[in-house]
Amino acid sequence: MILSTYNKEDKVLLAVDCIIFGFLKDELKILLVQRDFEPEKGKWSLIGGFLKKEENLDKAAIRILHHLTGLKNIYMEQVYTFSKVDRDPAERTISVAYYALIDIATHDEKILKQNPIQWFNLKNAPKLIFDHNRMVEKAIARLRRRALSKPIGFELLPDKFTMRQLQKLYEAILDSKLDKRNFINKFNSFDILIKLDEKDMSSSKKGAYLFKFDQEKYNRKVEDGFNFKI
Amino acid sequence: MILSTYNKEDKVLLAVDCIIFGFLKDELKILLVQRDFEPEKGKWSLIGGFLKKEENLDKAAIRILHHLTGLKNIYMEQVYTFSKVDRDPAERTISVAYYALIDIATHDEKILKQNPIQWFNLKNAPKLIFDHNRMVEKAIARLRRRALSKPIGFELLPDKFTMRQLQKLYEAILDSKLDKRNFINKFNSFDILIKLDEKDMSSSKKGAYLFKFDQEKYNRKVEDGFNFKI
DNA sequence: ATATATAAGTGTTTAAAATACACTTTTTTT
DNA sequence: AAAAAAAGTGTATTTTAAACACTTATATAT
Repeated sequence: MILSTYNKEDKVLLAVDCIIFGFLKDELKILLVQRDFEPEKGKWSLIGGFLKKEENLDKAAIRILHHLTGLKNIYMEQVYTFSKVDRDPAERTISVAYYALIDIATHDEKILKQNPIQWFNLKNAPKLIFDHNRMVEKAIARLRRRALSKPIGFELLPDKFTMRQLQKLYEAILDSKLDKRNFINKFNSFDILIKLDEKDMSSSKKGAYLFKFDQEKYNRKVEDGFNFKI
Repeated sequence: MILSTYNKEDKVLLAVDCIIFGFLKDELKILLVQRDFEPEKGKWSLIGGFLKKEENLDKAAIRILHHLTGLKNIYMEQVYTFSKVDRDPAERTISVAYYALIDIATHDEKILKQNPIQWFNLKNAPKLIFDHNRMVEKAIARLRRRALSKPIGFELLPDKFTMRQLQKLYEAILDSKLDKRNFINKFNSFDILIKLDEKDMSSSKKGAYLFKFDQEKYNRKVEDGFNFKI
């Protein structure tokens, strides 16, 4: 903001691309769309759209996610703005990447009605158009950091979950094995989970107790200076 | 990128605003400019400019910083993109914030010839225009996190510095007192500093040994898996 | 020349946190 | 009744972080 008028400045297209993470059967997943227009028609792409004059970027990200998946009230966070001059061969476009966290188990039907979008395991997702693979890498790095210092993992899990599911989620996010006893001990020391009487019987004969995240207790603890740190 | 043509999409002005940090006399400082055009003429502002069609954002940030300070080869990092609809009352403008780290002691003369820019102590900087204060907050948070995991602090110090200066820098960035012995012990355990025979006599009768950051050694150690962690 | 003032420099002890590690319980299936 | 499969549970060890106080060097004042 140096010039005395903005009139002669270049204007650009501003896109929002969403890296949508999900978690199912011990695997981190990503939601992709098959592009149905040129350039790069038919290739796999992040879900994206353009910022409109009357909305801010957060709103645009929410709108774009909702438009393609039907989902609302989804955790999203801005990651980075990508601006290589020729990143989109059709026209100069700057793109702001947002990541979103979705509990697939709860929302899957809704999503899969929509086409042509599809979940891929993060580890064997296809090559994406433009710089979208770089966007995904940045988003993973951000998700990883965030998961260590905020309880955002719960956004990826159903309301009720077993300790083993929670552990597998963190293993998937951090891409490393964790010790069962140490993990449970640490999480219990936070004292932000509610143990239910209910058991999940789907993964063993014995059954595993279900837990809920106690959002209010967490909020109170944070106010009192509690610092979530895996 | 959902529509079959980009033609009807809104275009916007894309600004870059720079949060320029410096360090002098045990204090973190920020470089501000007095705005010489409307709106908000005469108020203090971050140094900024608009993205041009033929450059990416990193290049724009470098150009804008260089234009107002004459400095090149400065450490910069993108922080966040601000997009509130009415953030600039003159016209819809989205702004990408970058922070920069400057060694004031070495570059000060060059900078201060330029006008009307001025260093302020971070702690008593004036109120800024638009959402620039929020930008500064975000940049400080980022600088703090970064300084804990990367040796970027050296960007703010002269080539040669004393251990006390280094400690005071970290105290300023983290906004907390550190124990002299623990700090030195930890830093020495990293083994990335070169102790010179030279002493700085400006702050005591005894004099304090000067050190240099060993960039090559640091790079080698990082390749071998070393992880800088304050 | 002696005393004083000022910052530099230096290790050890204690506390806290992270890590490593293995057996028992429950229940279904054979 | 035995086998199989996942759930559940506690302690000892190692590593890291934190707390802590005196000696050294030298310029300046007396």
